[in-house]
Amino acid sequence: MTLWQDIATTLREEIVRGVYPPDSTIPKETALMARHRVGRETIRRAIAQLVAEGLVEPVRRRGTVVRNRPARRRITRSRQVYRDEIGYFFDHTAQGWRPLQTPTVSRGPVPYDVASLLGVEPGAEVTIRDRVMGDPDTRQVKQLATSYIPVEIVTQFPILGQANTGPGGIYDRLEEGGQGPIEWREAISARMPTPTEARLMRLPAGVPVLRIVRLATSPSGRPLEVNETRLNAEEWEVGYPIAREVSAQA
Amino acid sequence: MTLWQDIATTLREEIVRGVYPPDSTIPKETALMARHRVGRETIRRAIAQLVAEGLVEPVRRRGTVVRNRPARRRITRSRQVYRDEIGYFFDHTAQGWRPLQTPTVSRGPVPYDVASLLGVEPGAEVTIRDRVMGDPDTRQVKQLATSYIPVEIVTQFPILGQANTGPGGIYDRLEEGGQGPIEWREAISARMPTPTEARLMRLPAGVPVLRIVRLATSPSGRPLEVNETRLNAEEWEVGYPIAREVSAQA
DNA sequence: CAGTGGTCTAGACCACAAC
DNA sequence: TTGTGGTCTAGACCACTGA
Repeated sequence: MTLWQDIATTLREEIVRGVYPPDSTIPKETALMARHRVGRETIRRAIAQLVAEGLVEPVRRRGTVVRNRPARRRITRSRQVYRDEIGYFFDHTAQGWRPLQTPTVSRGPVPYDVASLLGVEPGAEVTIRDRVMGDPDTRQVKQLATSYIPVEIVTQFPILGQANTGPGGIYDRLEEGGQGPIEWREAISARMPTPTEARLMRLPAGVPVLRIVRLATSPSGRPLEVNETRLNAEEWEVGYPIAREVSAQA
Repeated sequence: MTLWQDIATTLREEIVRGVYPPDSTIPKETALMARHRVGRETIRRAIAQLVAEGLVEPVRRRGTVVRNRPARRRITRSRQVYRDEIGYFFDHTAQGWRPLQTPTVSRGPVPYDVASLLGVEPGAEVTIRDRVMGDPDTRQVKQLATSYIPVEIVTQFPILGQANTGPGGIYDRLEEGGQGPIEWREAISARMPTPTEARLMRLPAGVPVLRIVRLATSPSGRPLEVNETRLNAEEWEVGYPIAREVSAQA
């Protein structure tokens, strides 16, 4: 263990023991330098570790504050798709959210792990639709949603390349064009945010994003779109019920 | 933007553009110092940022390597509970995993966000059961599972405080004791790992853990146990099907 | 065993926000 | 106004590991 790791461990234990409760500050850098008899950068490296863990947050002029993690709110993926006058919603909570900006449409390389879902080569050009969703009153950003659509699909349905795809969005356009009824599959994972995501969603350091990846296919299995939705992982959780149905062997 | 942020942005763009492909190295520190005409610590801070994002990984004697993110493997929470001779399993994949160590049982304060699920005061003493699950052949750790059980439950069912709870585990003991049929509710979120979790699961820096929190209740709604399972979020995703059932209004 | 990244120091100046 | 954390430098030595 190096010096800064020892100091980080000491501070971490004191935080979880409640020596420094949430919303209080840990000792300031000069005090920690004196206590541990080390240079300033050593202290700063220890604190940087705690910041990366999401435990503390430096606030200028106040000190390094112990973060108060709020209880998560639940998003229930109900395995039921809702459609209202705006479009499709995959859970109730998000139904209150609206685009805070006009969706941007661009072309670019498909991310590595989306390529296999879409059935295209890694790095291939696809159409990328970016949406910023949030509370229409407070204008607080709640989730970022990005759609990746193969070029052949956009060639066949040019409106998918437009910012405004009309009522019901791309899914209604695809179904009107004979690709319905669309089937969806979702998976949840997580990763660290890009700096852009962190800025838009006001994510503190050390907070990952929950990542809901949804593949839309035609009944014949043709991949139509991959949607990647990102949420503040400290603020949200995705819930679902478990049916009791014990079997003797899987 | 500060110097180190500019440098981090430049390097990040070069990485995603493919200038430095996965498994290759970015220029070494001395080269970056010369290129950007800054001191070494400035370069190191920029690289530390990319490490925290999970983009690169420093390897001594070789350089700073661009990480190759493997495709995630899917865990399907099938909404169906399986029980075999070992115990209960909530998905197929985990059914092949076994405890790599004897479970440890201790007493300690309940974590903040488990307290409300368990219906106890934040910081109250609970029984904590820790399990390390993994591949029995390679002995690679795949998931960590921690159970939190209120003291009254353990007083009523003392075997829940033992390391070995017998075939079927705590759920069978609770059901034998008249608390069944047990009902479960799950939710998925994510957070940064603790250093202990990172060490056990060999998590590189900048990789969060997927967190599956499961509440077990008796039919009367009495909270019996909260289980927190952690998985490498870069390696795993949790999947489920979506039933097509469009309703006019939610 | 040489070269890479890792740790640590002392010192300087900056920038922000609470008072 | 001022004290806090933020940035940056120059320099020294260490430790691991792959060529």
